[in-house]
Amino acid sequence: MSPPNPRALRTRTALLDAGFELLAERPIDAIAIDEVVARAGVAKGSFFNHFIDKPGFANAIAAQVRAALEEKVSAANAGVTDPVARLAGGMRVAVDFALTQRKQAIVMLRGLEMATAQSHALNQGIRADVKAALAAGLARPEAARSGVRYWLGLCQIALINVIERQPGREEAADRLREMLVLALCGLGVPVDRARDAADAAAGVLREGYGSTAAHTAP
Amino acid sequence: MSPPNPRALRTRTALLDAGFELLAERPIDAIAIDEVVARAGVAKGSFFNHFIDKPGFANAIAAQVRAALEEKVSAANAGVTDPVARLAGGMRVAVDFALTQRKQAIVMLRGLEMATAQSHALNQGIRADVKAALAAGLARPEAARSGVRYWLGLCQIALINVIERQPGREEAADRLREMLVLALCGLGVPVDRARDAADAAAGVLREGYGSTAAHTAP
DNA sequence: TGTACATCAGTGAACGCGCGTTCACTGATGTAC
DNA sequence: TGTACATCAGTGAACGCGCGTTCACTGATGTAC
Repeated sequence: MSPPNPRALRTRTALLDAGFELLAERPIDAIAIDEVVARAGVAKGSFFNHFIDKPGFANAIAAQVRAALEEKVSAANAGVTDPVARLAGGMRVAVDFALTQRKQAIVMLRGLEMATAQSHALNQGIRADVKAALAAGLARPEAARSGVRYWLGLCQIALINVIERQPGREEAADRLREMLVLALCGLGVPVDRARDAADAAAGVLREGYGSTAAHTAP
Repeated sequence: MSPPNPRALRTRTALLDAGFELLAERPIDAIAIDEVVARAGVAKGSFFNHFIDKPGFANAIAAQVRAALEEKVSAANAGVTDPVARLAGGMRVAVDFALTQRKQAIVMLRGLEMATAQSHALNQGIRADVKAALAAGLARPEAARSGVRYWLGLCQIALINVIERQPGREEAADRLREMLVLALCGLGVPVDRARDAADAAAGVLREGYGSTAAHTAP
């Protein structure tokens, strides 16, 4: 709201960080505000200086995490024009996110808003890429209406998979490669080209490019 | 536990039914036991005659719903041997479930245990079908390890999609057809055969075969 | 079939505590002159 | 730079109620003879 008074910003951040850590462990309803403020090292009353109520708090955290992922995806795809590479890159980023920012990925999935309406930005990107693939003759007609849903579902399952079993980078890269081959072939990408794109994405994931060693807080 | 005394069974059922209806509206933490017993027309104390605690109650409902879907799937696939038809049939049943037993589908998704570990029975079935498809040369090698995950993700998104937007039978059948074409082609089924199987499944869904007009309770 | 007794399920009032929210007060930060 | 005042954030005790769980009692069902 108001221009960020540094003291206020510190406690606000402390509260968000604490809430984030707790949300990575259990759903919001199982978290007491007492726990949040204790972890943040702040008085209970301060909580309501910064957030109208508990749901408001949860939303603020969710928004933060969503923004983090969106930024990663668009950064990774900046400058890439080939739609097949962009789609593969998006899924790779999702898997990398789950791998290196585990807690954020968990929190993101809690507000399962991801499902179909992966709130706008990411959804839009995928839509554009599918369209481009169609225009380039790299997708079958069925993808025109159902391609985005199809792709979102697969990104989601790839993400969940990394979170549940906790594979190392190697194994995660193998699985990503396979999933991408199936996923791209389903869209209508010729199998050779699908394998190339999958190999490339898996390779990047294996390297771990610039993935910072996951500071715990967002 | 004990052989089902008819009076006891009546109140137990009333409680489960009431809980089910409420769970279709909001998550378990947002439901008070007072609401459940009020809706069931039963004294609060009776609740604890039948269930150890609130989580126990939620589990009982979840188990009931899961069983309902499992039964539907295995009934639909009984006698079908072609793995492609079986896979398509499974997804069709899931969509039909969401269409005609909306509340049950919602409750099922709430306990998102579906995700990767679609608790056993269904998972097993898909695993066997993918294996059979591989053996018949109808799936690409990448499907050996990743095929089940791939298929589960797509079934899930198909289900969620029907729940969120609430399409009519016609539209749902169209979407199912498209999703199946993409999904089967991804697995490695030749495109013609995939289209045939998708058409067949969509046709069955369109007819609505024996889908009972959804009694609200499970 | 009828009576006596044991078991089992239903009842709702009472308990108590966890937890979200409020509020009066204190201390810090920022602004005016 | 220093002092006076206003605003803004932090504090933690207090409130109160919603809700899960318990319990002593009542009524129904089942069993023995």
